[in-house]
Amino acid sequence: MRIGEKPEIARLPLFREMAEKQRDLVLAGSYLQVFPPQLTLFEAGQDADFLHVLVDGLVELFVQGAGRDTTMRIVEPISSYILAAAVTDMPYLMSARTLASSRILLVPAAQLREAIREDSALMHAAMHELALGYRDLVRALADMKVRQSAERLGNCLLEYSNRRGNRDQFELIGEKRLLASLLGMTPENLSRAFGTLKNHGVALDGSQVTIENRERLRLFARPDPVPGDSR
Amino acid sequence: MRIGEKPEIARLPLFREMAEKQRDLVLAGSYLQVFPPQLTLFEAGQDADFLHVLVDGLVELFVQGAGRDTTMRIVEPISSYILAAAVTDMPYLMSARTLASSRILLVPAAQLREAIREDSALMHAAMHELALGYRDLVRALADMKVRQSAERLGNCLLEYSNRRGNRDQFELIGEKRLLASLLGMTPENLSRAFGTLKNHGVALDGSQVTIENRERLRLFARPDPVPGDSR
DNA sequence: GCCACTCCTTGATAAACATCAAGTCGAGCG
DNA sequence: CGCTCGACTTGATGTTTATCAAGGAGTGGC
Repeated sequence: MRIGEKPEIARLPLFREMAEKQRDLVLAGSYLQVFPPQLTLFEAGQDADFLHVLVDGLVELFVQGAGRDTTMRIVEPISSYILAAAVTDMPYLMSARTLASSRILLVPAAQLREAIREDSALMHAAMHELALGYRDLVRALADMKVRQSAERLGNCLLEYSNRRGNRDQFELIGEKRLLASLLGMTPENLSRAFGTLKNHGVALDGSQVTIENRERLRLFARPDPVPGDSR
Repeated sequence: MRIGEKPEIARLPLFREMAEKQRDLVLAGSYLQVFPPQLTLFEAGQDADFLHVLVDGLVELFVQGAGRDTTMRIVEPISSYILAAAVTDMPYLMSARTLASSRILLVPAAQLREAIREDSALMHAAMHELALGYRDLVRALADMKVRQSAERLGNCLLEYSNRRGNRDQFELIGEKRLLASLLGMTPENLSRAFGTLKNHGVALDGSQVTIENRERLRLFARPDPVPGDSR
């Protein structure tokens, strides 16, 4: 891999605390590759040969079940994904595809597992990352079970805003149908959900979202009382 | 804690591989307590002071969001729960209540975290446990998003059967409304879902489920192609 | 044995959501 | 500039699910 990428990758929560020697060893065995948009990186059921680190671009994790696809996560740089499959040496549960031209670091899973055994700080970071991911999923599943679509969208927008320092205006990432799939609804219903949120303090112009009245939105969306991890 | 419990607890995946001395230390600092049925053990938002290990009885993990409750997991003995909150030192995301009179081992979370730092095998086990839990949740979330209620029930029954050595007949644990909440539907719709499954190889008598035609059920429920972890 | 209670089931109705079918808008291209 | 194309929106309709209401079946208490 190019030396220029190393500082950013070394700063990732997953790799930050580990011994530098171990990190260099792991990264030396990894490949930094560029993939075109709309390329399937791997499919559910395949052996998890690599941990992925998205350095640049955009990646979608999805599962194809019961006829249709549903997106499970939108990965933005810089972050790793499919850690759970990599550390357990089990097949991928999700498939992945690039949404934009992407630079991805491929860390051989076997080598990662060995480094985890050797380096206690790395193992601790992996454990922590998995625990945070677990909590995200608990939240997402509960959301899916108890809230209806417009509420889910409202919470999602509040969370997006939160991630960007509570800005009141921001751009949606990717196409709207992607967001619809992430939220477990059809693109048609996403449109309608934005329609209902108009009456609750949210304005939409293209992919530009403006939270005009945060209190009103919170009242409608009833966000989780336990705050998120906001990584 | 009573010495009689130790062998079973020591055999748990989470504690199995760690150094015996460390394990004794951790267990010595833990409390084994008996709780009556229908008692709230903790609520979402509280600090995660303890890792719980259900030794005997039945526990429900649930979240109360947007007016109604939804059960996230039914814990059967012997297994630990809320590991993610305990290792990250973050507030509980879920609440817990006993469904039956239960014996529960309360492991102080601070002590657990210290043991994890000291004992690499324990840390590895915790990481593994979290990764498996993560994968379970990925599956559950995808299930919730792409399948409709009768299909979800079908898959759930196939999984229950799977956990009991692919027996064709088994008892449902707990009340049906609990299962309904776990599957994200109302008790009324669970009844109707069992009704539809009658035409797809499933018979129900009280809480006794019989899979009369597994192939037919699989055809209807379209189970996940990637098999579960079947712990 | 009878009553009260809870759980479960069944049916009728309403709400939420998906699907189908146009139609609008804007980007890219000849 | 006009064309095509795809993404998005909007409306009409159908399916799925929740809600409301009532009735049955089993259990425990008296």
